[in-house]
Amino acid sequence: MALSERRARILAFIIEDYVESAQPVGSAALVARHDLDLSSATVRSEMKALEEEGLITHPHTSAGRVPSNLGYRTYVGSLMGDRRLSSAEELTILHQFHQSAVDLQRWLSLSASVLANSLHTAAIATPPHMVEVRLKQLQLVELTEESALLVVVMNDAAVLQHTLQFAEATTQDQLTRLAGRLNQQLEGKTATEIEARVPAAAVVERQVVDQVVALLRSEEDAASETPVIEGVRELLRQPEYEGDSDRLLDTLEAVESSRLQRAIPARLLGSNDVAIVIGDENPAERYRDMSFVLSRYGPTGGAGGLIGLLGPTRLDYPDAVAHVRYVSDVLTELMRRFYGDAEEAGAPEEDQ
Amino acid sequence: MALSERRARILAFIIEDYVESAQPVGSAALVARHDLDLSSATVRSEMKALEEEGLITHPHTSAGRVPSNLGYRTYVGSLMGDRRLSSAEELTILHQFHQSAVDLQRWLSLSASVLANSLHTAAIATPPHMVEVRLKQLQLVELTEESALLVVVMNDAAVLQHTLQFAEATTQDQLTRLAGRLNQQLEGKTATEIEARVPAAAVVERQVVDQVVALLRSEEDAASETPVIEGVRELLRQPEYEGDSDRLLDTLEAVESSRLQRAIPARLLGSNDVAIVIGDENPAERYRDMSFVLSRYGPTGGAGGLIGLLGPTRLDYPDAVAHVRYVSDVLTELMRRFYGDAEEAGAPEEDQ
DNA sequence: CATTAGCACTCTTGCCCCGAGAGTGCTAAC
DNA sequence: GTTAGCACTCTCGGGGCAAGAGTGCTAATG
Repeated sequence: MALSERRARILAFIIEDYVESAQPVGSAALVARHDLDLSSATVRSEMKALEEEGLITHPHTSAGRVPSNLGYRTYVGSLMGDRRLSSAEELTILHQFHQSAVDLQRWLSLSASVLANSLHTAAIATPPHMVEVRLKQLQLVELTEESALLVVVMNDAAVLQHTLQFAEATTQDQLTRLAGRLNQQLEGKTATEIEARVPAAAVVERQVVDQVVALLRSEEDAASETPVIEGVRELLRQPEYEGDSDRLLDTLEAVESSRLQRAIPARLLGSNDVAIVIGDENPAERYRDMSFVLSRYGPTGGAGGLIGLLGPTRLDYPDAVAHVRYVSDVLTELMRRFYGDAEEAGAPEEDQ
Repeated sequence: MALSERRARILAFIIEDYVESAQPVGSAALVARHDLDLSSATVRSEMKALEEEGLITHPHTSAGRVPSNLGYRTYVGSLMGDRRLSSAEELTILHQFHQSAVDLQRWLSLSASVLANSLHTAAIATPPHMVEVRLKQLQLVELTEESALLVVVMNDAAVLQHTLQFAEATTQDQLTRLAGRLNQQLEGKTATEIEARVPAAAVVERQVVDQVVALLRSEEDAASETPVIEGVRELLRQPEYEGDSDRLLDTLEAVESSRLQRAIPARLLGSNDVAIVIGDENPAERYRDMSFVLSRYGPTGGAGGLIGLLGPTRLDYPDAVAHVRYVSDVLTELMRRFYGDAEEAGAPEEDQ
């Protein structure tokens, strides 16, 4: 199974050429492009061997070779070099972050944009997420006599809001006092802890508390977070979708639906390493011909989320990995700097 | 210019058939489908006349007829019947609203979804917007020793947030007192009124006030509001985009970019009537082959936004108008009911 | 005189066919 | 083991062709 030095080199060349051109690569073209000291015939026999090992395939008899998923996997696992961003590239990226406002939501979009534009494919960023969400502060603002806006700030700095309807008329004054009392009683508590409390007698109070619990729960539920997705158009411009509007729409649907998150392997949630999921390694059928290059971001132990690329399997993996790693590091550093480290809360602003 | 009864009927038939089939309609097919007491030859001569008036065209010599923009305009202006939703249709829609939470943002997505799914095209909804935005309440929550989250509630019930960095360490206690003092001084004021105040001596206070002003201004600026867009996939599935991935991507880009709003005629902002913009009636070149069916929603004089459909010019206009009108009415009614009438604030929750 | 049947004409569409080109796989020679 | 040579296969694009759809004109009709 271990590939000979030469065979491995040829596999790498095939993948790199194919990634660049999106065209099946033939033996003669390969020799010419890389000034190999081999004849095309030799390369052909090596290709045949590679094909027997399942690393590349043939679209049809007289076409060049195309990497298989296994081929990409081998390349990613041991063949590809460790591309690092040049300091110029790093600076260009960093510069954009420094120009942006101190706002995590903005950073997430920016991260996704940077990745999408660099790799010409789609990028995703999920908002940071804590395992244990606690109430930090709540606020009640009168809207009409019988309705009020409940604003809840959580310890991951998310701000959620909800409109409440009351059966009886209430004043801002009453609301302010109620909010003050509840803040004292509930601050720092989780949804479960709040629920364990003796239920309040007053109807209005119970309504508010129930809603606070519901909001905390929805924040705990990672699936409820809508990820930022950028570069869908870049993705669809890739030649794999040329003229095939069905596949295109399917992909679009997959990307639009947040079910996408479920396709992301759970093991990722631990470390900040870059993970690569190629084609059918993904459990979901829908993503059979797509690849993910993902990394967790956020201080270890603190609030964190996922960021990364999604594209056709024909991806420039070294470049993708380098970019995802760098952006993830930048994001982690920014969070640490501006929102405190693991112990002291974790993650900030978030919509919805 | 006034069309004869018969000629008008033929135009309407052509449009209706074309809307349904997306295929140029020929004279024989028209006669057959509508059991006309005319021969195809007669219809042909009528078609010729319609073509001379610029109401329909020919893709090529031996193809059927296709409505021109002018044709659609005439149809919409005087030919099409006044379709009303059946009570069953109304109930189906209403039901969905009643099942949703009392949350305007949710209502907007729901409205757009309902429209998109009913008409099989994309739908847009912009958040409600007041001309004069006033501060209702602000809140400061400590994040780290030197940063805090500013949460601002406005009189249109929008909640905006921003992270602040302080040069010196501050405690939650200090922040709470500052928030209390500022609430007293600034409540009910507009950005301009707040700016007219003597600037505060304390650095932290000035930072907070400046940010409050910035947030009020951004809320006043209608262009900054990101609209909800649903059904892009429905739109792209329309036969006009079949195989033409360039046009598809262009349209997608147009829809994605919020510049779309600028293409919406300003005259709409006054009344709650349904407006129809067909193809090149739209100033922006980009939308030359798209139509908009839009309506303002929200209590007259109060906060309001736009809701409606965007699709190919080949739209079922009667159906579109009926749906947009109904959904807009429902939305207006809900806002009136749950967020008070014009005098008493207007519009609620909003992200970002 | 509006309507209609009939017919020639036009243009698209799908299909087949063919030749060029690219690439393989085998074999025999080095 | 490597390579040159060559036959073979398959795709791709263009030309040609027949079918089909639809028009536009003309002449006949009530």
